[in-house]
Amino acid sequence: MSSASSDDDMPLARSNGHISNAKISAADDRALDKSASRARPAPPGLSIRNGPVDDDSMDVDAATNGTKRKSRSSIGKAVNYKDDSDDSDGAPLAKRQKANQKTEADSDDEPISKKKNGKLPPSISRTSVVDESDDDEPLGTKLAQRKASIEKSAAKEAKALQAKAKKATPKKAIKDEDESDDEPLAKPKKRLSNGASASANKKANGVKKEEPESDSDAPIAKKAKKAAPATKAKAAPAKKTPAKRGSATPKKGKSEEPGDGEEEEEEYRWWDAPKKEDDSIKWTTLEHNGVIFADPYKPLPKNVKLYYDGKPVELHVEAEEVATYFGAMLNSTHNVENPVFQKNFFRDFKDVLKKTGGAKDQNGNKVDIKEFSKLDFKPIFEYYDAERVAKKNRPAAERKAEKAERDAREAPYMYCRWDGRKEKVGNMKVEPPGLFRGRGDHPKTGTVKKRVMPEQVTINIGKEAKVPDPPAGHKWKAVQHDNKATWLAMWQENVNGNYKYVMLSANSSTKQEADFKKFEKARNLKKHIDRIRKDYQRDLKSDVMADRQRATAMYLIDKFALRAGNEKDTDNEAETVGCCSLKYEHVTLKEPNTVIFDFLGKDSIRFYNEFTVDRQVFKNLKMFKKPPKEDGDDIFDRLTTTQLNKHLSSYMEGLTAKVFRTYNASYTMSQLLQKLPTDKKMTDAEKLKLYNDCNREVAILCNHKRTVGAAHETQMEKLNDRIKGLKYQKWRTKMMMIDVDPKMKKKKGAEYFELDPDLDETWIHEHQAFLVEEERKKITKKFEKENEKRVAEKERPLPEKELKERLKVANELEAKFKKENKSKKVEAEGKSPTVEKLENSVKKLEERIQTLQLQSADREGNKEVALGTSKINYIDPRLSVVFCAKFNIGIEKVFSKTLRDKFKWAIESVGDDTTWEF
DNA sequence: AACCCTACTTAGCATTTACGAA
DNA sequence: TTCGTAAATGCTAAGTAGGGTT
Repeated sequence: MSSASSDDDMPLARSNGHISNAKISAADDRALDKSASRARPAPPGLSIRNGPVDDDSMDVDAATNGTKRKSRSSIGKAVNYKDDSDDSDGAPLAKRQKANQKTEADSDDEPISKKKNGKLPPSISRTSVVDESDDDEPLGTKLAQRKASIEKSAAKEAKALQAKAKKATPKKAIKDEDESDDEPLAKPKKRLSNGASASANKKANGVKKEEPESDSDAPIAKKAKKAAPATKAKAAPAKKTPAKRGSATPKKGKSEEPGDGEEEEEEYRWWDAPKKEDDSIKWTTLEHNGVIFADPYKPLPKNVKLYYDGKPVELHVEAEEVATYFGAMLNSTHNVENPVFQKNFFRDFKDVLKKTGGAKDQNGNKVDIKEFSKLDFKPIFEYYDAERVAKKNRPAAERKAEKAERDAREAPYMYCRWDGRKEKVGNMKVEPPGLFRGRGDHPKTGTVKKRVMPEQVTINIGKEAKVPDPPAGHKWKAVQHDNKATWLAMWQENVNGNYKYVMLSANSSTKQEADFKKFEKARNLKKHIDRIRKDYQRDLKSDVMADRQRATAMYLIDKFALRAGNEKDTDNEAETVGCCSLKYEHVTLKEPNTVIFDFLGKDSIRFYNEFTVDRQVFKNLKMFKKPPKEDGDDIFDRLTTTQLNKHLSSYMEGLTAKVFRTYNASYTMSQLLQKLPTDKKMTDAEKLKLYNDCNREVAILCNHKRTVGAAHETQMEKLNDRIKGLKYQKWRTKMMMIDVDPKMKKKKGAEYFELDPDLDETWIHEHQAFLVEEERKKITKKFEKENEKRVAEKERPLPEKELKERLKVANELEAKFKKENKSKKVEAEGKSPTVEKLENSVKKLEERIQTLQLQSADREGNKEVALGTSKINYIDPRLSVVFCAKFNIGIEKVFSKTLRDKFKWAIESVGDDTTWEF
């Protein structure tokens, strides 16, 4: 082994600290084995738990890496300005970080660390995670267990697919035939296996489109055809409900377009259209009206001022505007109390001040603003806040009128004409100026995001189209006619120099089509996955370090759905990582084969997981961490995402790391859905729960989190109290039966009348008091309201006596409860109560209880898992359509309006066909 | 290979709207 | 009907990924 030092190596992947040897000798491998002979490895793939972390690993580095430009400074420093006091006291903050923060970030809309959720400084996370881990464990473990079986089926399936492919080579015919019937010009270019044709149309825009070649199921319209067979298939275009589906071709003139009549638009069903010759060309004609700019700044009224050192100051309007950016967001303590945010803001604020002649006091004397802490934005905040409240409380009619006016103003920008079709624009508004809110500990958070001027905006539009007029007195930066691009307008933002694009919305044909292709590509991976897996298993032992690293990375991406992990500019962005950019301190190894990942991923969301892995993977990671590597060094020092993706694309055209996430998410979902009990007779709520459970597993796989709101705990309690209340009511109702017919006790058995174990006497007393109180409140409120009305109508208000009289009802209720408690009997309520009626109410109550309990469980499970992201981006929507068909539940229960639009292609192409498979 | 440029998807939180219980 | 909450939508930041250039 010997030559362990790095200098004798070949060119480095990244020159950042320590590098591993290019080659691995057999002795190197053996050495790793020896050191870890004890203990039998657990079977791979089991997630052990989602547990705590201790600080150690994370803040060490500091000293070590001055090496390159990778200032890792922030790692040790952490964001928690607000919390650093606790840091030192080490007090048992114990228990839920969320809660803590809540209290700490007092009243603010979002706790500081929330967002950093994972990202908390280690000192806090240690305490905080403790109890969470318990929660998460079962889910994680379950998921991991299923994973093994899921993978097995994947391999089986892949083999089957390949076998099938061998037998029947030309497969995609179905569609082509069908289509050329319908569509004279359909001349779909056939293409052979991978790669071959790629280069041809590739260069165009660098967009190299993958073109899913899912043979057997390429034509999305296939099923539809089947349903409405042969001939012309001009059946009614499917209406909103997925129930009936049929036509493959849209009916002329019969527009789905609701409303404004003026223009009947025919829906474009791209999935029925012939395949494009060259899909790097996105359009041939494109018309639009440009973008909407932010409203100009409206100066504050004279009496609202920024204060400095206790005194109001005069500002140039430009400086005032910047001050309002800060003032308006005072409620977001999370930002406003962040020292980096303050620092960046203050720097920029001082710049405008300097540029605009500084601040003056009431007498026109210069005020030198040099300390942030002396600035007081409260008056500004209060002004905006009041305005906001006022706006909300305006009469409905007024609000409506305003909305109508706004809509009318925006209407021209809402849609564009894309190849002659009307398509919705996604974000036609240029982002307004403000303060940049970077996530995690972004070094530039708080920086002023400047107003975008037309001079910065480039317009992309068809050659023949009329170029939209820029606002009066302004010009566009440029106008171009690039039909390989899908954007209508673009500008560069000043904070990070990022490009911002105006594009079509998710329900437009281009986006839908792109979405479809994404999922087809992922489905296509099914055919290659077993070979890929076999190969990387083999390469885990390669003696070429680069290959071994690549294989290991592939393993992680495949099994744990890690993101690719492109390199980032560490000086100017928050420090987050993905697979290829994992660092020494993000991976902790526990013999014999447990790996603990702890790092901040996209959006600074924490990824914390303990996994058991193949022994070889464990050994490799150990090797990649071998001294002299230390904190701050890359684990995969001979691997970049580019290399990885290049390798992947050798298996399948267009295959990249991110496809694995789509594939694994959709595949997992499909497996889970298939396992669902088919037993019918479920209520919609129960079906939905099943669906959401599957969805949740996928979300967990993808580590999609959300912050549990300050309110969660309270809401949960409330909900549970409501459930208990209903249970109590149920019990009372049952007792009434005995009152009506004493024989019931015998008939139903004593058990029937037992009190739910959830309820105890103390609680009941409390609850009764609560009910009485509620009743009082209700009565009082009603009384007051009536009086108000009388006053308004110039009548004499009702006397207090009347209120007292009315409150007697509540008193009676109280007395009744007392009596019940004493006698252990409940008098039947209502007029002419019968056992039957009572039984009915019991049934009703039981139903309500069940619904609420489901809801409660669902919500608790979802507490910090965000289902939406995977539903929107990762789970093939056709799976959901099939689920709904199979379980006979409306698609609208699962997809919101926007999602139904976005996934229109899926809904219409699958219809009620339950045989579609991912 | 490293860098920059470009363009597109994915992501969580904020704000608005819809909806269900009272 | 009204109110308060949950769901839907809006917003924009933060990723991935590919190409070109040096």
